[in-house]
This record gives sequence, C-alpha cells and structure tokens, in this order.
Amino acid sequence: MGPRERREREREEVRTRILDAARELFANEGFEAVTMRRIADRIEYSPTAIYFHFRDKEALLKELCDHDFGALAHRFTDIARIPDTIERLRQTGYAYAQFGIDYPNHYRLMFMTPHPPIDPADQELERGNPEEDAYAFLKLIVAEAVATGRFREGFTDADLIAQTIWAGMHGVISLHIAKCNDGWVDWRPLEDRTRSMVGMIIDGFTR
Amino acid sequence: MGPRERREREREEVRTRILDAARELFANEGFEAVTMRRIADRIEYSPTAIYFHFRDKEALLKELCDHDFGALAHRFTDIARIPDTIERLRQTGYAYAQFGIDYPNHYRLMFMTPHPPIDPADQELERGNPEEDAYAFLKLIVAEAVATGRFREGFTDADLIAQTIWAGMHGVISLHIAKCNDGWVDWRPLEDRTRSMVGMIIDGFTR
DNA sequence: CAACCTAACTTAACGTTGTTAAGTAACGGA
DNA sequence: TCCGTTACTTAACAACGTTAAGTTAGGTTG
Repeated sequence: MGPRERREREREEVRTRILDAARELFANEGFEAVTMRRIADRIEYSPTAIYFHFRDKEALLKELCDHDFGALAHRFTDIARIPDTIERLRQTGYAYAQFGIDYPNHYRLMFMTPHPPIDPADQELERGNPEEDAYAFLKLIVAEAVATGRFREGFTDADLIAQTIWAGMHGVISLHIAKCNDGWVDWRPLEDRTRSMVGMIIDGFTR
Repeated sequence: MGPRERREREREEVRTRILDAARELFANEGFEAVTMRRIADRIEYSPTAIYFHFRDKEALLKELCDHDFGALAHRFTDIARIPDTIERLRQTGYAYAQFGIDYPNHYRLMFMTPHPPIDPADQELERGNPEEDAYAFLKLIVAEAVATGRFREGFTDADLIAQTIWAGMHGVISLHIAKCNDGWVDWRPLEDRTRSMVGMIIDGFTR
C-alpha cells in the first residue's frame, strides 16, 4: 500500500506544520493575539485549511497544551535520581518555576486559563504516571516523605500536601506572569520569591 | 448654577448605570463573554453611548477592577481589630480566599489576567494605605510579626515575606478557579486546601 | 481507458466583535 | 434668535472565528 501511506504521511506533515507555527506564535504573542489567518499565512495555506486538521482554535490549543504537560513532566527526569527526598522536592520546585519563566504564555494557557471541561473519553495524555504527569511526580515525592517520616506528625494526606505545595509554587509564577507590570507592589526579585516559597514549603512541612 | 450641576449629575448617573450593568455581566459570565452591545442593551442605550463615558472596553474593566481592589481591602477592616498578630494573619488568609471564591470572575481579572502597564499618572487608587490597599494591610501584619519576634530568625524582609504569603494564598484560589474542572487531579475540598495553605504559611514562618 | 469519487484543499461569505464616522436632537448662554 | 456644546443614535468599518460552496488532483472501480 504505497500511495495510501504516503497520503497519510503528507497529511500528518501538514498537521505538524500547523502545530509548529501555532506553537511559536502562541508562545511569543499569546493565544488571543494570534489569529487563524496569521497561522495560515505562516505556513502558506488558506485559513480554512487548518479546519481540515483541527476542529477549531480551541482544539489546536488543547493539542499544544497536552504536549507541554508532557514537556513539563520530562523536566523532572534528571531530578528523579536525586536520592534525598527533601532535596528532590526542592529541586522539583525550582524546575517547575523555571518552566513557567521559560514559557510564560504556555504556562498561562496550561494553568491560569479556565478551559471547558473535556470529555474523559478523548483524553490523550497518560495521567498518574510520574514520568508523564508532573502532579503524579510531585505526589510520589510527598508520599515518600510521609512514609520515611520526613514530614511532621499529622501530615499524611499526600494529595492534600501535594496540592498545597503545587499551589504555592503556582502562586509565585502566576502572580509573576499576571502582575509583573504592576508598579504598585515593590516586587522582590523573582529568584528570591521562588527561593522563599520553596523554603516556606519545606519549613512548613518538615520536622 | 442649577442646570450645570444637574447635567453633571445626570451624566454621572448614566456612567454608574453602565458600570453596574457591566459589573453584573462580567461577574456572571466573564469579561470576554460579555459584549459592549449586551451591556448597552441592559441599560437601554446604544452601544456607542458607552464610548462617551469610557475610552474602551478595557477602561471599563479597569474602573471595575479598581473598585474591587478597594472592596477586597475593606473586607479586612474587622480583621484589623484582632489583637494577636498571627491570628490576624490567619484570618486575613481566610478572608482573601473567601473573596476569590465569592467573585471568581472578578478575581480572575484582578489577579490572573495580564494587563497592559498603566500610566502611573492616572492611577486612581490610594496605594500604601492599609485601609485601601490589601497588600499594604498584609505587609503591615508581617512587619508587626517581624518586629515582635513572632517569625523565625533571618526572616526580616517584610516585602519578601508578604509576597510569599500572598503567592501562597493566590496559588490556592487561582488554581481552583482555573483548574477546578480538570478531572485528572483528585482535588481535596477547597476548604481543606485553604486551611492547609494557611497552616503551611504559619508553620513555615513562625518560630 | 474512462467515469467517478473522495481527500485536501481554496475562495467567498456569514455573523459577531470592538470601535469610529457622521448625523441629530435638546438645551444653555450670548 | 441664533449658536455651540453635550449627549446621544444610526450606520458603517475592519478584523475575527468559522462555514458553505466550489475546485482540483489522485486513486479506485466498472
């Protein structure tokens, strides 16, 4: 089946080019500022062509977000080898923050923008696997810290603790992305705020 | 000067009606979902009439946000009377969270959406005054805690600490607003997460 | 080989959006 | 009484996401 496969491959190639163009434009200028016509211009197709590969602009976004969730999780692969649980937690915090700093527009779409609830049926990403799911990675660290007695007494709910830690780091990054232009707060350097949050988290939970 | 004053008053009245209509629509449906035409319909004016009172949709938003920043600060007036510094800090955290829960759409526009930097010249709100500025209120508590030795040694930068505390609470609320529909996280109840964050903050900073 | 069909597009258009240009009616002051 | 400003309205513009209606190339089938 020669031609059949070639057509399939060509189709996939166009799809990828749309995604690449959209990713770059979204990352540089933000979702709302980028139009379907601009994406189409970039790859020298008509705007309508995009709709043959993606249902709508939101579907394009979702595909990119899914990819970025994976990219975030992959940042942790090296960290996973750190033997000390608390040190691993600390470095996870820093890596998470760095991701938000590196890709603020991606971060905004991934974590700061409400999306319509998606049908669990067409959920592509593998959730629960620490190598693919950043939350699962964090939860694993927390569970280990609980199991090995690194956390204070009474702190046993790994989900609750992980969600609190995540919220803390997310707060630093999202506040930075949304409010860094606001002159009325005498902002401390972002690195200091990141360090301070990681410190507060560790001081707050460890013995 | 009778007629002069009356005209002025009538003008202000229309302005207020526009603001009220916009506030309700924004709060219920979000900024992007509300059109100028819908606001105009609501007050039985033509869409163009709004532009006689506000430069554009963004200016309308800014005026509402400014009002809400004041409303947030006013939530703290009762709390300001709590004698114990740390208890005051705790209640401030809960009140902040409650504000975000009560007005998620307002909260999103105030703290989760990047806005173009505004000219300091036309800054209406009184910043730095704890009765009008929620951040100043928090910073005051932190400074008091530092001064009375309630925080650990080395924690002396009131701005850095206040920004870390703010980020923590903001993280809980903003993550809730943006991701509460995401089924892949086994979310603990929001009250538990709020309590957990307040606890982590206090355990993290106090002796 | 010819007829046909379908996949992968393009061009043109639709309905909405924020916003502006042009016109108008009412009213206060000279 | 005339004039000019104030406070609007109606009509229109450009840009947006999206869709309807062709069009063309290539593979499949009678």
